[in-house]
Amino acid sequence: MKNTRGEIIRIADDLIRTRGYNAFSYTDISKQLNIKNAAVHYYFPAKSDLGTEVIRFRISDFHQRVQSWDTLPYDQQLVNWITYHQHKKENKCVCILGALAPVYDTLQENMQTELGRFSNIILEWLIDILAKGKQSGIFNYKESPRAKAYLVQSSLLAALLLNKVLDDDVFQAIQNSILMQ
Amino acid sequence: MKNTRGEIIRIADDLIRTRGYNAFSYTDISKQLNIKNAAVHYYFPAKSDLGTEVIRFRISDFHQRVQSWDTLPYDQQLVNWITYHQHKKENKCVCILGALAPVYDTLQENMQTELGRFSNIILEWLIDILAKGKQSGIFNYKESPRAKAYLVQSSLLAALLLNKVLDDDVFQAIQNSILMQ
DNA sequence: ATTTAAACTTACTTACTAGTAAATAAAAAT
DNA sequence: ATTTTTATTTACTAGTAAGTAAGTTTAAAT
Repeated sequence: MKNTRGEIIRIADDLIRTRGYNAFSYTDISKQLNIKNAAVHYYFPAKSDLGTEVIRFRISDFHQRVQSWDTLPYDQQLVNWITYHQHKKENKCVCILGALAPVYDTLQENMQTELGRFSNIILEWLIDILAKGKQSGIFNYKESPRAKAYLVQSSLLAALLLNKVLDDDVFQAIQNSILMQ
Repeated sequence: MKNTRGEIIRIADDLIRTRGYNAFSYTDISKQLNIKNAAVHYYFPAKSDLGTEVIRFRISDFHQRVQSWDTLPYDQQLVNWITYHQHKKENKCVCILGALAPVYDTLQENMQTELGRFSNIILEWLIDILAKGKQSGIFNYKESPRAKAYLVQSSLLAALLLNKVLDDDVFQAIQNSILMQ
């Protein structure tokens, strides 16, 4: 019992995050699955349908992930979020937001909308744990929770990007800065 | 007396930063200049030749820019660097590093090399003014100058990316965080 | 004035891309 | 067993991409 649809999404997700949305084709996917490119169109008629579904996959993966952390202390949840990005760093791949944001203007409206949704979902979650953690005294940053959330997410996103270009361990340094206070 | 070569670089730079490297073609450029696409190939036989030249253009622009600041106090130089990114934000475009890093693996070796060079040039400059500014007591951040430089550059780069996706003013919040301490 | 070089255009080629229509195979439902 | 639905292939189309070879115009040098 195979799950071609799921596999297509998984491969597309990987291609988008390693090579970018405008640098992969349906043939790249079909070759990996030993099917014909028309079979990919059967599941996702247009490339933007596939792109949209990849983002939705990332959204539901995110929900599942943070839900499994919701009994942990706020600082541990933040550490987990950082560690999750570190795994990506080790594979030299970026998050879907870092991959798609630069080509935002070339994306179909449905993909743009879904990407905006995803960014908001991540940031609202971050703001929430940063605010609660500050109230409970675990965090003692100076900015507003929202500003801190922007800083954290920006740093993580860009650390993965710089990691591709530079030899240095940008990620380690940024991780320390985020957690320092 | 026209400067077709220079115009091509200028337009390519703009297209890369607004739409991405893999989403523009020589025809996009030739149309804007009312010439044929083969004329663009005359100056830059391969797309990667043009890409490389765009990065070199950005490197020399950077050198010129920071050189014109080098008598200013270190904190003012940092503010100028932030303000320079803010102009990009207003045009909803990203820096060349933010545009190319996600598709790094799809780039020709000459572009990869030049992009690595540019990243190092920026970071070395940032590390320098952050270190000197700390010594002279203008800055009082806790991390190493290198770690702080990574944080600053990451934040600026990603703020421009998030600015495309979100309606909120990510840039303003991040700017405050960077300068806060 | 004529040669030479630079800056193009014309006219292609090859390769790939997204996407579709129609036929076929496999699986599930009746 | 046969119909129906799902999954897939075959065989395309139309469009665009990068890149090239050969010719033409324009400008500069001699």
